[in-house]
Amino acid sequence: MVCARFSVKHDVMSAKNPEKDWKMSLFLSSYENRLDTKGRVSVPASFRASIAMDKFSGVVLYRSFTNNCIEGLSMARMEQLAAATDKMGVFDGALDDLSAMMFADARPLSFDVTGRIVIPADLLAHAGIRDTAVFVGRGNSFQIWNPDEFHKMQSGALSRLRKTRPDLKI
Amino acid sequence: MVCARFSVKHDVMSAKNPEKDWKMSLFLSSYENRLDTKGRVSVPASFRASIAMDKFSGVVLYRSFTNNCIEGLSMARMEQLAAATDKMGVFDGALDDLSAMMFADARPLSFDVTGRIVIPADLLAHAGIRDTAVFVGRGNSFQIWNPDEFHKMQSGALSRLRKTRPDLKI
DNA sequence: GCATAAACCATAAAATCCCATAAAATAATT
DNA sequence: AATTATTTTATGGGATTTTATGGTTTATGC
Repeated sequence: MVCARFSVKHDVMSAKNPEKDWKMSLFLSSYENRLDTKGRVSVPASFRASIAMDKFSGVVLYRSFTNNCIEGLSMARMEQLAAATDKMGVFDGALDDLSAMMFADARPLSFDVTGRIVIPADLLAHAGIRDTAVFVGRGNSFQIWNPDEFHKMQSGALSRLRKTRPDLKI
Repeated sequence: MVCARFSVKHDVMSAKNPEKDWKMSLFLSSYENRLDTKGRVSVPASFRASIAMDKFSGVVLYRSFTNNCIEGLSMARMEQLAAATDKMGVFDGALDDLSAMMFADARPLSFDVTGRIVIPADLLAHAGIRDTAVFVGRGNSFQIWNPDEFHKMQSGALSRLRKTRPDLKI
């Protein structure tokens, strides 16, 4: 009874920690965690919480197309993207290429008991990660960076923001 | 500077549970509160009341792009932002800088039982806050300042107003 | 059998909860 | 209007839990 097991798990968690149900939607903030000798690294607890109700207890990672970092999603979000690209139709060539690459490259990684994953070597290489990784919240998704690269990127973004002062219409 | 509470409170119907009888959706006034040895600081009660109906009992803080202070939002507003960036499309890079900063820098901080939060050290450093913080209402959002910096900024803003709007001179 | 990966335990640091108390604000009373 | 009582709010310290991280053992595949 696989389904029953999952729903029970969720119910227990909600009953015990009802206030944390909000986190299910957004990945926020950034966390710097260490990889151990086996390559294990803890996914930040608040990120795990945002995936807690998902039937797949883990994340989906793939190489970023735009940056030297790793992109991360929940499985639910991945399915949502698949549905979205379906709707656009296979006639949008650019989108088709992107999603094709993304799905081909995607790696589902499940958490161990303490919430750790092992990031495949080629992904680590792509992001230049050796012994420390930064998990960066991006709202509906997240990224994993080499610490130095991340700080460089962030300060660049900040100085650009200070100049242009863009405003989001909400 | 501690201001009086809202006059609407005298409403007869509101006598029992005043905060919930009308929409206190705005952050108003300023409050100076102390940080204890653990870094805990009380979020002003009237600020808490304005997000009381929110499902997430807490606030979201991030470093201001423009000032040496901390910006504060409700989680509801943060989710609105996520929805706005979502509309731009998953592969659209136009809002990259903004969302990168906002989501990566955003700290969701939940209230403890008495309405306190612990502001992360790097945010405190950015605002130059040591043992006292000023919570400044800004309508839909708020800011947290070092007391001295805040008073300097405020008098600067006042003198600028006097120049541009001479008819407002006392 | 050997290498690899998964499950299992252990622990220090950090975050959170719980209780208590002082100060302030509001309501009630004279 | 002044005084007193009651509630709300701000602050403090200790106990408890969560989390990140490391090591050890057991299962698994080739």
